[in-house]
Amino acid sequence: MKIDPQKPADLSAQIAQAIRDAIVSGELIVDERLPSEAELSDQFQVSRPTVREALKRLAAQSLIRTQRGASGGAFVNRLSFQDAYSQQVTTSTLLLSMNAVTFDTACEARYALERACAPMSAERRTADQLATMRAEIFRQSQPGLTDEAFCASDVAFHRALVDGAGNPVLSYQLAGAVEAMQPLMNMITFTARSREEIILLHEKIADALEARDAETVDNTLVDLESYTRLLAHDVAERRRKPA
Amino acid sequence: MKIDPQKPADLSAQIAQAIRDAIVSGELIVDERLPSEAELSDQFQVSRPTVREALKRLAAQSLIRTQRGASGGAFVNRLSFQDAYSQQVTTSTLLLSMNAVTFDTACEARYALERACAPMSAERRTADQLATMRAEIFRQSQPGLTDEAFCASDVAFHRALVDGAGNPVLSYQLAGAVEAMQPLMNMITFTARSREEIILLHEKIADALEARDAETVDNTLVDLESYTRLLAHDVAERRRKPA
DNA sequence: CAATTTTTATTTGTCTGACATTTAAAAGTC
DNA sequence: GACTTTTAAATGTCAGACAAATAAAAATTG
Repeated sequence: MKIDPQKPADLSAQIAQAIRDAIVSGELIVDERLPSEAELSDQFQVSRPTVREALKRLAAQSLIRTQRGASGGAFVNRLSFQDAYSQQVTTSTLLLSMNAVTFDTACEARYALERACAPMSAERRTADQLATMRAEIFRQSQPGLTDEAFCASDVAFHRALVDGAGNPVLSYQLAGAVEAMQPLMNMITFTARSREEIILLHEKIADALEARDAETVDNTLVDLESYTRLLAHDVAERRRKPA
Repeated sequence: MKIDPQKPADLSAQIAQAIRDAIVSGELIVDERLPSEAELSDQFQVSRPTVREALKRLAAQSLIRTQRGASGGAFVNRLSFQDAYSQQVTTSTLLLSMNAVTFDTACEARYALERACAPMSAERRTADQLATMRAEIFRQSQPGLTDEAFCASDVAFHRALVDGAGNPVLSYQLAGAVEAMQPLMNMITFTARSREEIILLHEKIADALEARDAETVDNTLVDLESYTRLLAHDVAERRRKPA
């Protein structure tokens, strides 16, 4: 692990990259202890604050964790699905909000990915996951629910659908796509009528999953996508000419 | 933006979280300048090194960028697809390598996602993207190609397929899934015979995309998935009893 | 007056040295 | 031997300083 003090980049960024490379390449393995901050500053010939800035960069990516006290230090962290998942949600959310991604583009991506799960979910969904979906559908039918709560329940419903595929990699990848949509979905104001329609489609999906009928799940997801986009277009229309 | 000095968490982590929340919530907008490090240490009642550690955490997530000099400082960064993409690749790669995800699980996820793109790609692929695929197929047929180079070309081929859908959100989401598989794919040793087989399937996919025949693309992807898994199982088999 | 150069002020990047806090292991005590 | 105390090592935090970059202001010059 070496750095080039002549490079224009910050020393702390270079050091972070060097350690990151060592972790990704497997040179440093999970739970292995890094040298202490004092030793690292010796190795890289920089001061301790600079080393610390580098370590904080890595900690922000959940690549290392630190412990205080004797026999403490920085340890290579096992990246959990949970950690990766929350990072992905943050990144995806910002990406959509900062880059003016249209509702249609995000919606298309989301449902395309979700439909990819549908056949596996129909085959493998557990009774537990089905129960979660039913519970969320029930929640969605409660009167007096705010639009935000309705959206949150919608996300939970779809998350259960995705988890039904029983593939953690799929669940992780799709978490970002589904959750990142929530801020965009929140722009929609759901009328009682449109909530009813969505709940009907959700019930149809749950029924089809129960019957392990992949084709109906897929078709209903297509319907749900069309309906969601229709609602969004109505909102956009009303914004343009607020009669 | 407030922090609680009594909390067990590091001050720099708390400060980073406070600023991160302000960015995600839209309180701080793109290209807006944060207060200087000196001002921030005043506001949060901590020292400058602590503020700096917080800022480096945010920089590691591409949430801010910094500039030196007068009228320099830390600015809210517009998260580009490129930034998000490379972060996702790093995260996904580590996630797979550190959590002993089986080849089958990763492979299933990858092809499920890719098949989600297939119909759109058949409809929208540009001549340019088709040319990229043909070029990669040609590269794959070159004799003397290392297994690593063959895999890299394979990734490029599939990336073009995904980009063909013309949905940047999909491309971003799938980048991680496809690229993160590469280290796992690299464990496979491709015989001349198996390369031939894969190239044939790639050609079939390219032909079908050219003819805008979504169904054949989908079917061929299924075949490619089966064949890839077959190869992986053979490798695993040979590892178990190295005759 | 206009163009160029110099100065200045601001801000991040880095260093030094110190002290506080946490923690595990070693030493001491009953 | 079990418990308590001490000690050492490590991270967390602070204060103050200087270096380097950079843009704006001031001075200079043709």
